[in-house]
Amino acid sequence: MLIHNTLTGDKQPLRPLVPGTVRMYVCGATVYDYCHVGHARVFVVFDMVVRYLRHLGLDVHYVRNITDIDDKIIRRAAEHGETTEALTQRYIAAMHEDLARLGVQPPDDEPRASGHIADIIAMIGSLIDKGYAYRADNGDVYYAVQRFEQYGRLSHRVVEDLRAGERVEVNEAKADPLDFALWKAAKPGEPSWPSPWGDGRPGWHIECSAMSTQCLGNHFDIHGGGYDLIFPHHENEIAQSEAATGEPYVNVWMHNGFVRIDDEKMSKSLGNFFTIRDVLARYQPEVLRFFLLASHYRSALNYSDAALDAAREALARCYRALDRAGAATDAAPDVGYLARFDAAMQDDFNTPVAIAVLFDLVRDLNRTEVPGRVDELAATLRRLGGVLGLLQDDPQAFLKGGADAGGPSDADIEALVHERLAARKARDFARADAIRAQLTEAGVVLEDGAGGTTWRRR
RNA sequence: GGCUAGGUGGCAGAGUGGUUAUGCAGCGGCCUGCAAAGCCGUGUACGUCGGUUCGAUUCCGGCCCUAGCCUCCA
Repeated sequence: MLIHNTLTGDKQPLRPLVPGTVRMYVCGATVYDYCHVGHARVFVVFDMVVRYLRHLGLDVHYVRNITDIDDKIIRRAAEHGETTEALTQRYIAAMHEDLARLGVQPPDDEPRASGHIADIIAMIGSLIDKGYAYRADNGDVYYAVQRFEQYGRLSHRVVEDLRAGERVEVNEAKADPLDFALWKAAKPGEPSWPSPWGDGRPGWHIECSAMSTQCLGNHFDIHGGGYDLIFPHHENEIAQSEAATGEPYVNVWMHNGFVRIDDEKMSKSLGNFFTIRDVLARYQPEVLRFFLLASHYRSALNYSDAALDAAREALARCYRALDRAGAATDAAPDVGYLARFDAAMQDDFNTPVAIAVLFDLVRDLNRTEVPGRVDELAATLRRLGGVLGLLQDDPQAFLKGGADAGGPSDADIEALVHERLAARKARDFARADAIRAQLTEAGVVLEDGAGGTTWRRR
């Protein structure tokens, strides 16, 4: 199993610290709004990673945190005139709902920053004791970046270059502009916790160091997140954790590429985002999941209706093949396809190639007439799709499940199909074609097969 | 300006030093009352200029272009 490691810039074999076990931490969302498609990519990508590692027989301990203390949360709660708890509760529930629909399995642990204040305070205390952090005049506690020699290693940055950058904020309290806050002194009306340095709240970076260490230990196997977290978030996590524990922090850093719209990063600040809910109002959840896995996790991905439409068509092709094959059986899978699928996945989770294998399988299945072989290929398709969290739906349910809610009901469609059937029997093709045209107009496709007429939504 | 990715056929998206990616769309054929689906067939694709090589889309160098990070961000 080869994985691309951001730290080294190349693919390397996965060598778990404890053989047979993989400990993995992924930065989840800051919950002050609904999740957008960019968040969906992180969740789906690492869900795929966990599923595949488990498919390999590894025992995965997967931790994905929730950031529920943050400037934006505080500001948003104030705007809404509600407590930060009420706000975060609501968006956490919404996130769980969205992720369940996308087939994202829950992590083994889902720690929240607010539940780990004691761990955070302990880690900050340890950093101060070891001379890596200091309390400033304004009551904040900062990390002294120049004390950590390896700083910049993950993001390929040189401290001097960073310091020369014009965009580093000027903050009188900091000894060095690059220093970052571990603990922020309480401001009136904001949530705060007592600490040896006075009432306050944790900075964002220390939350992840404390939670990951608490859940997985000082040194673990994989840490993931979006590309934009490499600097400063993950760089800071390394500085904090390695300074505090004196041990290496993470072996493999994995970062997924962005979702873009019109070649621009999708983000809250640019305002060019679609929430998961926006998309699921128009497309089936599996279509979004397929779209996200149809390109490699590290590459950029352009979001568009055309791309989602293509994803739906591609998925429909798979389901049609399964539908034709009939009820699922527990036939033994084809070892040739399993091997090709594994070869793709073991090369840094190459899902586009793995999916291409699935399509070769689909063609093979469509061509095959020997019943035993049909069962075998259909079982293989189900099984491999399942590893990616795809193709587990009932084929008819997927094919009849349409994008638009406003179209004719199933009963209306059935009635028209029956009427057309009668017209065809009477060889009144003009009438039959008129009904078909009407349904086509409404987004319903008819297929006259040997076993009768079936329909699906497009 | 510094750093990091990347530029592949109509679109999406893999990959490779010489031989079919795959999907969607298109075209021709089989099938069909006609369609749809399926199957079969079908595309002088690899930003640009040089270099290495018997041979480069694939390796090396220059250039052009795009995106991201350098500030909160998945």
